[in-house]
Amino acid sequence: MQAMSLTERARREQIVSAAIEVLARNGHAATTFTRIARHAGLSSTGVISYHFADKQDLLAEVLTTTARVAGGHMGPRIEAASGHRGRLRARIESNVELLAVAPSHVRALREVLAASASGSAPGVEGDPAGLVSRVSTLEEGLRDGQRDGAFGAFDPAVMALAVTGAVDALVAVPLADPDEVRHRARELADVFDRATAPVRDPR
Amino acid sequence: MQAMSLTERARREQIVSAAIEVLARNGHAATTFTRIARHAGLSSTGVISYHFADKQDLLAEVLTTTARVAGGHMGPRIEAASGHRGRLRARIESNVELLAVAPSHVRALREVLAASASGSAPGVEGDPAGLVSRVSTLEEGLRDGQRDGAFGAFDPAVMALAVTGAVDALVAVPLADPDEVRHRARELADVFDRATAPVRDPR
Amino acid sequence: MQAMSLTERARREQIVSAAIEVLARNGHAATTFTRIARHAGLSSTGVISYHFADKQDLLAEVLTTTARVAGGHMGPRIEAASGHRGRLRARIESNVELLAVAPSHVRALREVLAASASGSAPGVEGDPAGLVSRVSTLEEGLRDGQRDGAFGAFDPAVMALAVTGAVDALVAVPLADPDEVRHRARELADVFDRATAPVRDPR
Amino acid sequence: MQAMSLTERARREQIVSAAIEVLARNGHAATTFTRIARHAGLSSTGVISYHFADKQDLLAEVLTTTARVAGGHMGPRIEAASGHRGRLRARIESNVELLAVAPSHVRALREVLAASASGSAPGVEGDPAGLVSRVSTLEEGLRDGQRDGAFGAFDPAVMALAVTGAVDALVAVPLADPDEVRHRARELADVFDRATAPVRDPR
DNA sequence: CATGAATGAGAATTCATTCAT
DNA sequence: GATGAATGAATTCTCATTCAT
Repeated sequence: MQAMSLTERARREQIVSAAIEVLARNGHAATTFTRIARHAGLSSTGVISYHFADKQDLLAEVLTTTARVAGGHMGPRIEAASGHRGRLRARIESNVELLAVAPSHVRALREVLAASASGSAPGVEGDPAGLVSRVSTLEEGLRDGQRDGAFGAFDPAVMALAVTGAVDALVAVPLADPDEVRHRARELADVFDRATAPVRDPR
Repeated sequence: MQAMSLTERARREQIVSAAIEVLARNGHAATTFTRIARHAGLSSTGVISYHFADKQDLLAEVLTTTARVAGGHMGPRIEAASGHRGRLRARIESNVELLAVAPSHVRALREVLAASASGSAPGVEGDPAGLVSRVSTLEEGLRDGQRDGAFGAFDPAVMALAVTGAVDALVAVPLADPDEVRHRARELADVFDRATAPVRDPR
Repeated sequence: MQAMSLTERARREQIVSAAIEVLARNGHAATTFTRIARHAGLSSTGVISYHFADKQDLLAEVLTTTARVAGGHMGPRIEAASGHRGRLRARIESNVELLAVAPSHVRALREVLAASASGSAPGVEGDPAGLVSRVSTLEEGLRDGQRDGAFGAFDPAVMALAVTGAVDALVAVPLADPDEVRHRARELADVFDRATAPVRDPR
Repeated sequence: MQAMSLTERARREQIVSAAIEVLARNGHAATTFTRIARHAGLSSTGVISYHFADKQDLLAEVLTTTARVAGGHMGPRIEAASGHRGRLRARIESNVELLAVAPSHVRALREVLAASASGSAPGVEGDPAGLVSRVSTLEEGLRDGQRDGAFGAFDPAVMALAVTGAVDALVAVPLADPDEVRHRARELADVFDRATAPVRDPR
């Protein structure tokens, strides 16, 4: 594999950045090369095609980038948490709070994944950022917690989907006020804290 | 206003039916008149334009139809349930179980609403089926339940979004086995039953 | 040739009437069967096609009708006038005044003739109403007047075109006030009265 | 705003040129992208859409171009003339003579303006070439001339419409022979010279 | 006689992609 | 390396006309 030149890398980042912006504002279906180029201040769509093999290729990099940003925020928060319950709470809270930190990234990510799932976009092959599989990662974590007695009895597959879906739903609503975002993050974490609690009546 | 002839109504239903099928299989962005016509066994897209003023018009009828089907399944189930908790459970279970009863309708509905929300598709004006507002309906129900002491303390707006998002996430995964669908429906209802439970009586 | 039934004739008139209205309001290019049908309160365009062989056929009848109306107004006025100059004045004045009497007919006529001349509409074959030839009729009248010494020296072909064009230009401007219409009619007649006057300095 | 490249400008001119040709020959309603492309020797209508935002955009440039050509011919002629009467004559003659100089431009201009006026075509917004307003310009000139005693008494609004309409009518008739065109130009100027003459001195 | 339903050609426009320079 | 110019397939929609009933 050939290393990428500096200018090459800069251009790609510029384009990816514009694509994220457009995805967040206009949605996947309205994210065209023309609009991305205009947003990036480029004069033609040819530039994009020159730097990316495909639209799919561009979207894949959008996915990688947004995932990296998300990971940079969520990862440390999760690792700093202690215990299975703490980690679940940290995951949910930090995910929702992303909406205040990097709203465009969150919405762009949502758009790409949603389109990819719907099949309308050929989507992104091979789950390049490991993000499509965030459900299964979560599921595994829940299963581990159950084994250790930190969680009660429930179907981890269902719970993982529920958590993911609930986060996505909250994140889909644009919110300006960071305080409100933090409040919702905590609330949602509470919801699943109760839902995953071990049996409460040990009598 | 003129009543609709029998053949007219039949053709419209045939087209809406095909549109639902295509939406479910290929997603909103890939749902073109050409594909719908081919699926319905029509020779040209002109037939569709003859019966529907607009693509939006067609999608609106898709929404009405899928909403009617969903309502026909969920409505009686919810009404038959007793108590706030029972009704919440009934709503969640019957919604998820729709996946076994009318999978295409559920996915088509999801696609249209998602596209409409993303703003990419002008979608459907005015929430014709009252479905876009299912979140607020749910929120109201939760608030009522809290007032009556059936539910614990939580932000009803957040909970409504969580429930809706979780259901959508489960429904997005295609499932063949009806037993598995029923299992998941019950599981998800359990999740939110625990999450909304009134404060545990520490007796 | 087969005589036309009463209802047949009534239907045709109804359709022609609607066509005139639409032509006057929306212009030739926007005059479609659909719009005509809607305006006439008909449920389908098929009715129009049933009664008229062609769009051309319909427009030809529009031409005949509007020409009949115009003739009914202008004919008597011209015949009542005396002398070549009087007849020219009567022709111009009565033509412009039509705008106050039957504005839709005048504008419809203009639209059809303009489109027909432009070649965009296959137009009307054979000058069915003798109206396309109004220029040559006028030209002949001018030539006669010159022979009798009523008019001065000018190229009658040019003058005929000038009169026709000038009238059309005045008639193209919608005017509500009948007094203003009458004023303009007289003014325009004056214009061509002076322009066609015999040499004025007989010294 | 970005300057236009050489090839860009050339292509646009080629397309505008073809559009003018088609407008002149087939009229506004029959002026489609397909026909223009075929006439310009282009393989697809996409080229046109690439260079012009809109059909309206293309027609606006047609207007600008034809207006420039017309202005280039008429402007110097009018400025070179002396006195109000001289200028009116120069305006009429040079306008009619355009038919010999640039027949396609004249007819194309007529078509676009006619369609725009009829309202059928959205036509061109804002009178970009100042041409729609040629009537009011003329009217003003006439009014000035009356004030200076160069013209007799008449309604300048009516006269301006008459002149414009008469010129248009002459110009609508295709004429091959340049001598005949010149003759008609002079004749029409004579017509309005007499029509606008100050009251005859009855000495 | 009449009509509602269909047809199919053709319209403008958009889009991702390619390619000569 | 990079870009502006083109391409051509695809999309929604409109229209005059036809035809079975």
